[in-house]
Parts: sequence; C-alpha cells; structure tokens
Amino acid sequence: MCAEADRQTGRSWTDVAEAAFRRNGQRMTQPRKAVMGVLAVASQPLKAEEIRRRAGLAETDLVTVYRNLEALREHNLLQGIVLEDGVQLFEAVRPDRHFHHIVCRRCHRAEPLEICTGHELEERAAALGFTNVSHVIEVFGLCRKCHAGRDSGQWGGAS
Amino acid sequence: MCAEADRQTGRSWTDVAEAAFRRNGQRMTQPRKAVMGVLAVASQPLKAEEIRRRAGLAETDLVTVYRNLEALREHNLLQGIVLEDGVQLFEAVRPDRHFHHIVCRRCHRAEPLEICTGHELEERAAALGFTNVSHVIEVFGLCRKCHAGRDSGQWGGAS
DNA sequence: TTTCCTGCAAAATGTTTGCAAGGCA
DNA sequence: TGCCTTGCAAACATTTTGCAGGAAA
Repeated sequence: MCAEADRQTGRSWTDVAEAAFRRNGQRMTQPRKAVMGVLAVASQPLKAEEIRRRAGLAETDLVTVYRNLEALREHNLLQGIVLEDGVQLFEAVRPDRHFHHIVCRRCHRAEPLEICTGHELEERAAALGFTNVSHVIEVFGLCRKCHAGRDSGQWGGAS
Repeated sequence: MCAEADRQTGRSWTDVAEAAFRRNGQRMTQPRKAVMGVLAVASQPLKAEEIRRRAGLAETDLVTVYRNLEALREHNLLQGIVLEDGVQLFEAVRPDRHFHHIVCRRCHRAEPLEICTGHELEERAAALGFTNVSHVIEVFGLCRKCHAGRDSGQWGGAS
C-alpha cells in the first residue's frame, strides 16, 4: 500500500502522505500541512490536543485536527494507541518500523521497545477462527522523572 | 466451579471479595452483590452497561455500577481492558490466571489466549528505568459470526 | 446511630456529526 | 468554478463528581 512506497523510493512520510491526498483529489490546506508536519517529526505518539499545540494551530478547531487525523488513518498513514484510561495517542505509520512503546502513565512520554511479540498471539487468534487480526501491545510504567511519590496504582502488579 | 476457587484457601472469588469489603468496613448491598455475582461467573470481560443488564439492575443507576467496579478495583479484585475505541471492559482478577484476550471488534465477544508474552517487554522497560511496569496486550479481530460483510477497518493490518 | 452507599443531577472528557461559509486546484 | 475543508455549535458516549437522603452493621 501507499506506505510501502517509502521503503522503495526513499520518499519521506510527508511526501508519501501528500501524494496519497493528491491522488484522491484531496487538498493540502494549511491545517493539514501543519498536522502532518508535527506527525512527521514526532518521536512519540501524541494526543490530538498536543498535535494541535505543536502544529501552532491554537486558532484552529480541534475538530479539524480530528478530521485530518481520520483522513490520514484512512490512507493507512496513521495509527493510534489507547492508554489505560482510554485516551488516544496518534503516530505516523512507517512501513519499516513496527514496535511498541513503554508509556509513562503520568507524563505520557513514550519510548520505543524494539521488539514485538504479537505474532504468536495473532497466530493463536487465527487458529480460533478470527480474521482481520491485529494486536495492541503497550507497556505502562512510571519514568524516572515521574517516579517520585506515587502509589502503585490500581493497574499495577498484574503482569 | 473449581477454577473460581482461590488456589490457597479454596474460597471463591466472591468470598474473597466479600471478605475484603468487610475487612474495610464496607457493606454488602444488593447492587454490590449483584455486580459481584455477574463478574464471578462471567466468561469474558464486560462493559459496565452489560454488567448492569446481567445483574438485573435496570432500575439501578449506572453510577452505582461504576462505583462498585471502582471499589473492586481498589481491592485488586477487578481489572479492565480498553478497546480500540476507548471503551472499557471489566473482569474479575483471579490470582491463578494471567492471560490476554482476543476480542471481536464487532460483537465484543472475547476468548482467552492462554499465553502471555509480556514479561520480555516489561524487562526491557525496566531496563530503561521505568518502574511500576505493567502491560496491556489485546488482540482484536472479527469472530467467525461477525466475519460476514465488513471492510477491513481503519485499525486493521498494522500488526 | 454511625457512616457507607445510593440516586439524581450535572460536569468532565474525548470524539463525532450537521450545516453553511470559505478556500484550494 | 467545483467541491473539498473548515469553523461553529451541538450531539454523543463513557465515566466522574457533588450532595442529600436511605440503609447496612
């Protein structure tokens, strides 16, 4: 799919995304460019609100941000993760990278964990008759900075 | 059934939960008993609304259900999973069982996947300086019944 | 009779939808 | 000039909070 082009042509994620939009007769507006710019350089998954902030779109409605995120997702250029409390974070999809994150449950800072153990689970799921299988693997914890003074939490322990 | 019994004492999850409440000076009310009864026999994680329905608490406010779920969680007797769309499902915690689920993204039916590959990830996270580490691993797909006529979905594929 | 629990109302959050006006191509 | 996008308002679903009255122990 479109994201594959990246590996073959060496084009940046932004270029690939822009091409996908144009191919579909969709337009490159200022808010869309700004959102893409943020996602292109983000080193971690971000909340919609944070994307707007980094994009310098304080004047822009959050609705517009969501609509652009949704548009990117439809082109398979964006993926989301859901935190323990239901909040969504978004990040650019790059074909040459698949990994999961350790996310600080206090400050939401994320670091990549460059291993993926999902295939076993997916195989098992397929054996149970499930199709269109995907997996979510996220690890939560407290980063060093946030470690000070906090109880173990209701989700802790059950690993 | 035997699987419900606490490994050491032979007490059922319900008994353990009731003891935990009484130990804390908390009371066994009718809504609380009903919620616990549902969780004790549920074979899969359930939404708050579904718990109320199964508990026969149509007259009871959902707020009460949430408060009881929260109370159970504080005793480490309940755990939740978050679906791709942010909705929470709840299930009883049993000390002798740790596994993840394959959840149908249409009908929310879940089946256990009796393997857990989270420890590697947690070790890695700990090495990065994170504490209080826990993990969320969920696999989503379409069960056989729901497989008919449905597009691949915005989250699909990116395994 | 204490104080925990419930119901009701309302708020908080995060996200989506409808519609008319605005602006890329 | 088309019609894709935006802004605004409002709807939405889920979950949380405040407060007064009701009920376990």
